[in-house]
Amino acid sequence: MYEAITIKDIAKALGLSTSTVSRALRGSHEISSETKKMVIEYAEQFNYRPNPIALSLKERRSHSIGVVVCEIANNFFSQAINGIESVAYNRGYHVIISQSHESYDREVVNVEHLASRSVDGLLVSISAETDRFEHFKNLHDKGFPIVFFDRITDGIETHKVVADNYKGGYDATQHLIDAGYKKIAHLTSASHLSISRERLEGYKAALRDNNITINESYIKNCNHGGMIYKELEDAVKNLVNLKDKPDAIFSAGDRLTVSCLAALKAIGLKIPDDIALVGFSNSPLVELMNPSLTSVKQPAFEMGQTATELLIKLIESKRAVTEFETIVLQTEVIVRDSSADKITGKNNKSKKAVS
Amino acid sequence: MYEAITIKDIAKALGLSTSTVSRALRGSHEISSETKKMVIEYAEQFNYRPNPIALSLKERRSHSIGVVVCEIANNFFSQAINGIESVAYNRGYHVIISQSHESYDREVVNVEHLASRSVDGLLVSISAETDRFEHFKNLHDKGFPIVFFDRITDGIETHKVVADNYKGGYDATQHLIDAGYKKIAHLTSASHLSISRERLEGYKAALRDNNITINESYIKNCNHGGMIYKELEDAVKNLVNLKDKPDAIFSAGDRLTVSCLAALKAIGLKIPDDIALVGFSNSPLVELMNPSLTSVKQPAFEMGQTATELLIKLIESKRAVTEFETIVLQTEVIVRDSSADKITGKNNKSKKAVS
DNA sequence: TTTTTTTACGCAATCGTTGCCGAGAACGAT
DNA sequence: ATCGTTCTCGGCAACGATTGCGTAAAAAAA
Repeated sequence: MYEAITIKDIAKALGLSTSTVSRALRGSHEISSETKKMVIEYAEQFNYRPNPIALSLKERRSHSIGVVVCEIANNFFSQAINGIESVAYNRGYHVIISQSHESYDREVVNVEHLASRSVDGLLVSISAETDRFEHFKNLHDKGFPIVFFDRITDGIETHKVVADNYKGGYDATQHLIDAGYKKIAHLTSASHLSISRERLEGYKAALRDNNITINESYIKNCNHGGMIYKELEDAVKNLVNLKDKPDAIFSAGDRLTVSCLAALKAIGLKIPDDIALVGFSNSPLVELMNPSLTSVKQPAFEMGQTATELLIKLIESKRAVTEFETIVLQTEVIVRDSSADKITGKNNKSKKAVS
Repeated sequence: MYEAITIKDIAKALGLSTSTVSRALRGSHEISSETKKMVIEYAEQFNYRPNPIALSLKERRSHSIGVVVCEIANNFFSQAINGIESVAYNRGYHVIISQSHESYDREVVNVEHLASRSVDGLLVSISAETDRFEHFKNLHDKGFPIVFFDRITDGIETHKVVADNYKGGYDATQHLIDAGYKKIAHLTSASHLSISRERLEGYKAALRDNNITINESYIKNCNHGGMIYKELEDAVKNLVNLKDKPDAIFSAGDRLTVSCLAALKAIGLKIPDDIALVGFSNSPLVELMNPSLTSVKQPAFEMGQTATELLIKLIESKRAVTEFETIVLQTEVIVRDSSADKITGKNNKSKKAVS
């Protein structure tokens, strides 16, 4: 089938040894300029490309990095991947993407598959189901480069890149309070995820700072991050059936937010008249929704870029790295109609809260 | 840094030769059961994994397939990739994704990068800018396995998987006609793309079958497939500023449809009262839009699966394949509010047109 | 002319794995 | 006792590219 030209073919055709050809191609000074010219011209004519697999074997690195996210059909992650790709390609790395679909088992399999497949490093956002980290720890302890982004764990000491989830949660909640809402529920993902914890803390802090009592029955976890619609639907129904019904929901995730809107509409509630909604989302489509959704936007592209730069720094470092950093990027609340002022019914976009 | 255990390490530790270890691990009959047992136990204890790069070099294949699409932040493609992944994974192949961002140059670079990077085959949906195909032809002529999906070209004889774009275009247009619209405009991508051509033909056929004259000024091409908002905005403005303004738009692409909705809203038109809208889209979010969008949905996941199965068949075929097939999958029109009946103002979802 | 230096290239090992060939031992058949 | 067979296993080569080392021939220095 498909056969590429090798250094051997060139050597044979030109009556040289492979080492001479190799050195000529790399422009070594110990090859005469005539020979060099001859080799280079022949190589160009036959479109010679060094076999990257042979190089990988020799250099013990594959110039590729693995990405493990829950799903690419999520604007936050596809934007982050664009950031990853932009840096990786410029630095000569390939990107291999795999999806955990929020499943612990698939995450483990993917991580082991990628590592044994000799990627030089891993970029990971932990799945919603994952609450053990041996599969990362094993690799990390052996010196395998890993950088976590978005969803991280304290259990492993390495570079991390996150959004300021605390502030995002705080700002979103404060915005709802400013718009006149007091009974604010919080719909979030698995409680052990870093993003859930931090956004929840921001939410609670904003309530406290405004002397609003925290109502634990207003806080709902969806352990599958919205991958199972029924789980989310139950949580939403549970909220709107409470005796003391909330007048607003702050949801902490792209999929969660959109599904929540769908569930509220299915129930027949008017937004924001019956219940307001603010969510984390990176989809440009929330602008076009009915109503348009107030959302906390994360710098996904930058997060991907930063994480990739850190990973490549780890990979290319000569000695083992022991000093790790955690980079925090800022979020932005974009005010739209789903959280219009409870009294005036208007949203004040000029008051766009930038955190 | 990170060092994995090799067959040599096992051989040394056990006082055997590498070939014996290799055979023991593969369960060869010519190794005594005691030796086998010893080797296998040692390998398991130290978590031996064959080095896939060495295997690739030896077997002259990488067990990975390359995917070239315009962008993954598009539901059609992320769903297709899920389909690709599901099949590839089960068959022991890795998936390497790259994005052309609708640019011809980036597509060429990606294709060459992937091919030289020794992927065993390529799954391609052509970029909107691409109107030359040498970069595929060169590879294909050398026997390199390529399968096209969604956006294909007649220029290259290989397996292809597409949606029934003609029927999708026909059904969407017929649906608008049935709902009482007569002045139907068509917003589409670059005219040389197969999907544009086929959807346009379906559109024209439906008009003809209903004795509606085709108005060429109602047909607008966006050569960048909606990647450049200005281009699309100009096309929409041009349409609504026509003397004989259209009363409906049929748009032929995910990004085009959503941007069109945004543009119409920005202009201040009411949908469907001022102008109706039907588009191709695979986003579940169009259900939640204002208004909810009638859309033609493609079997993206199945398309990815089918294309991958065909590609793996090509890759694993012993002799050169000369018989190629083109598989056509069916589309589905999902009726929502953006194309509500012109007279009654209601959408008749029960009349859900299934093509 | 002889010695030293420089130039220009080849040999062989290496990365991890497997295929092929052959060696040595044990065993039964003649 | 001799031969052929079977069972186990080791050695070598190869996949494609790079690289340290060695060396022949040419050039320069003595």
